[in-house]
Amino acid sequence: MNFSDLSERQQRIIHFIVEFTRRNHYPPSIREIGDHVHISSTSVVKYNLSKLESYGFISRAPDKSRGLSVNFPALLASGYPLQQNGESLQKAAFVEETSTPQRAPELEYDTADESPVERASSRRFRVPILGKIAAGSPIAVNPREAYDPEDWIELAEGLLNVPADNLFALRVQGDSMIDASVLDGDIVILRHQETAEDGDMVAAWIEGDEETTLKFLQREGPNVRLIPANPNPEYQPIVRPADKVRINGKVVSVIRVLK
Amino acid sequence: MNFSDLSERQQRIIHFIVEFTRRNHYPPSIREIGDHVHISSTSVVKYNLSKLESYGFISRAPDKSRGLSVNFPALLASGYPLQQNGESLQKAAFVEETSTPQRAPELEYDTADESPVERASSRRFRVPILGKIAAGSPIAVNPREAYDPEDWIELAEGLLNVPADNLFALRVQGDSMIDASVLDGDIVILRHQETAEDGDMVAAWIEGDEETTLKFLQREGPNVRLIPANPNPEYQPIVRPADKVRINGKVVSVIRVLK
DNA sequence: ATGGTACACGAACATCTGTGCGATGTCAAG
DNA sequence: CTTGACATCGCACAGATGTTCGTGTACCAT
Repeated sequence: MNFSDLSERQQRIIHFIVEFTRRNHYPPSIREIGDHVHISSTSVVKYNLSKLESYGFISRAPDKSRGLSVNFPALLASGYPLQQNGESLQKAAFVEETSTPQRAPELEYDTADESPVERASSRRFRVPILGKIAAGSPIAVNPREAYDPEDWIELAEGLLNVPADNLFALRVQGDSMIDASVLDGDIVILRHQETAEDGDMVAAWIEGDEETTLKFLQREGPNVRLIPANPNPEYQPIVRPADKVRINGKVVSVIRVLK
Repeated sequence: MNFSDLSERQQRIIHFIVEFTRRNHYPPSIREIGDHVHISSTSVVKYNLSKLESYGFISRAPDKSRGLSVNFPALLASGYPLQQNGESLQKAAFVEETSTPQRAPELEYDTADESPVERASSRRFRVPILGKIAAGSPIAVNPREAYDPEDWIELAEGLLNVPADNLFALRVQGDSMIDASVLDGDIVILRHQETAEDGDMVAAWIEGDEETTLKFLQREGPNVRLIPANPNPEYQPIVRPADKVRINGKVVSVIRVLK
């Protein structure tokens, strides 16, 4: 399920949940969602939330007020425009440590004019670890794993070779990139971008697949070739038409953990 | 106000809120707090929450269900033992939970999450980057001393496979460990220790040399062999009597930065 | 036309949840 | 001993919230 395939309302709902939670540090209620997405009936909100849950984009705790959370890994894999919220995400994490979390009195929020964005040029930034990524033959990754704000890595911008914006991290599962020193259990830091250059290690989603994998990118005319880094014949390059592959981000750093 | 000055109950309340939120991604209700902190009256919970709010440890959204959030900056500044918030008290909460014949298989406090897997601990620590290795001056391995606060990496302990004590980091210069995927410019995180096991990648100082280098360690009777990971004949293993070699630390993590 | 499916509404309903308030226990100061 | 601040309790109650259910609309294949 692509994020862009969701109905306008559902996209707005997710966006609202993300923003609301970021601002208030607790999730919105069904009626609050309805108000801001212009749905008069709570049952319609519930209807759409159920849909979103069935897609794996959110998780719900039945009968609990505000008992819902966003599943960022699944969202990312579906093409959720993180750049719109990436700023907020990191900013939120940063603010949490830096200033008092203030409650937005009444979140009067208009989808159109959001995130005025100011590149807080702080030298340090946080990279949220949003979930896992398969790096091999389809490993069953629990798509329901929810975003856990407790897991992040904090670095100084100078450590990386790219601007410290739109960064996120994923835990690697599988051995497909073993020759590139990306082992099972490692953490890769990615910069969210829709495009990448040949040779870049990217998180890519292939239409029809249920998950995103880590591969090297190489273009071949109208196609893209996703190349694993493992000599084992079990791992073969995947060639697909460019429009069937979605780049979720480029790996900018690998954190390898020795035993 | 010091965290330790809070009453037992208030400390437990905060612990619970932190843990609950981390697990469920939404804050607990007053009654849920009461249940897990052994307060039968909702008003008492409210009373204590008000206290905590007046101290600035939490924020509340009046009249909103689960409308509360933890103020981490204030907590940390007050000496909140973040490192153990995932352990002791949490465990206590579980004991209560399991021994108290609760009702249906609700999503409750997610006892199912008992699986110690990736939820090991969220304890965070800072790793100072003390200098460079394999190129320059001997390293002053003393993480306790002053270091440039701009240069450090912050991680969650769960990310590593070793206790997060006595850690420090060095920038790598040179290619002596290229086959081990430690490239020029990478950052290695080491755990300060005088000994290591065969096969460990260590920072070693050889008597007579002016610098410390990165090598694989292997014992050979009374000698130790320091093996570089580079096929170039320029790099040769170094064999010395054990008492002429000093281990400065063992590499526990490698952070590779891609271009 | 007929029937099925997806989406939407709104009202009724059942809980969940926060708040208010009086009563009680504790403890140190007066 | 009395007093009063502080911490607890229990409980009633209103408001906040999620869920259910009957109904309506549009679209599409039969």
